[in-house]
Amino acid sequence: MALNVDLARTGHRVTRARRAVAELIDSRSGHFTAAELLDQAHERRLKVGRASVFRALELFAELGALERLDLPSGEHAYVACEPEQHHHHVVCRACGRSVEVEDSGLLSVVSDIARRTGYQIDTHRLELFGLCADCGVAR
Amino acid sequence: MALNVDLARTGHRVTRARRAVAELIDSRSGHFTAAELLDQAHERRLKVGRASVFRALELFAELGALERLDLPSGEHAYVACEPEQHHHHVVCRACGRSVEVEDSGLLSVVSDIARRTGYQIDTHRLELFGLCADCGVAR
DNA sequence: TTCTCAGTTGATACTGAGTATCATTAGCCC
DNA sequence: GGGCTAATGATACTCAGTATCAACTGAGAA
Repeated sequence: MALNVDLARTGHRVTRARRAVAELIDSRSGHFTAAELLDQAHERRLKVGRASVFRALELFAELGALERLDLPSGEHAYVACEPEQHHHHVVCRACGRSVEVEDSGLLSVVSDIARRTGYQIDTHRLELFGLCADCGVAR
Repeated sequence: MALNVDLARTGHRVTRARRAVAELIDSRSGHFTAAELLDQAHERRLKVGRASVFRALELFAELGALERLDLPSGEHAYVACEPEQHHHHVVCRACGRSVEVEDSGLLSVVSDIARRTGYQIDTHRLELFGLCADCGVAR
């Protein structure tokens, strides 16, 4: 599977269900919801139980190969990503494609906020939505 | 109602249900979920229908007096806030209290990301989680 | 004050996401 | 191949949020 996840190394079994979910994810370019994945699995007549799809998504997210997004609509979605470092996603609201960006100047913004508010900040989440270069031109 | 929302001015009726929801929100200091509000309404024996609570939350969010948060757990929550300007929330994961922060250096980070990725970014959401000064000390 | 009517309510039923259960299956290591 | 145990998947369930719609009520007009 191209999805960047090494199950064996992390002590998880490589099963049919997990392989199927990873393949479905690989075949997509943008973000996707669990429902979309389930539909797609059904179309392709893959034998994967509903619960197993949710379990695989949860596992992949835990291993950092997938990140969970909250779309502005309130829906939960996922994007495949590199597990190594902390980063954020820029999501195209037209085609759904997303790009990873590293933290760039954000860390100093966060520590500035920590200093000003007295909070000890341990998690942050930045999500950016807009139009990618292609969709922006096409309008 | 102390909640910063002027229904009359925006052409909405001031109804019993909306007043009740606003009062429930005023009585809380931190963020809250719709479910918590519903429970609280029930405890206080307020006559507010389930649907009306959701509708009031939606309306207040639309008017900017409330902001919707996505907690790291995946739950949807709300915080009361000042409707005037764009801002972000720093949420304490122990007591739930939240503080608003203005955009500070974030705008330049966002435009930097836009330049580097070629995306035309029109929405962003920054959520910060950690421990507030009190809860940080108490540990 | 009363009238009027559109905006709003709330009871109910529904949808759809995600989870718990548990007997069965199948990876993985020996 | 055998055995242990993680994982599966069918099913049923919970719970958030929404659609429906008859009944109600807030607010301006008379």
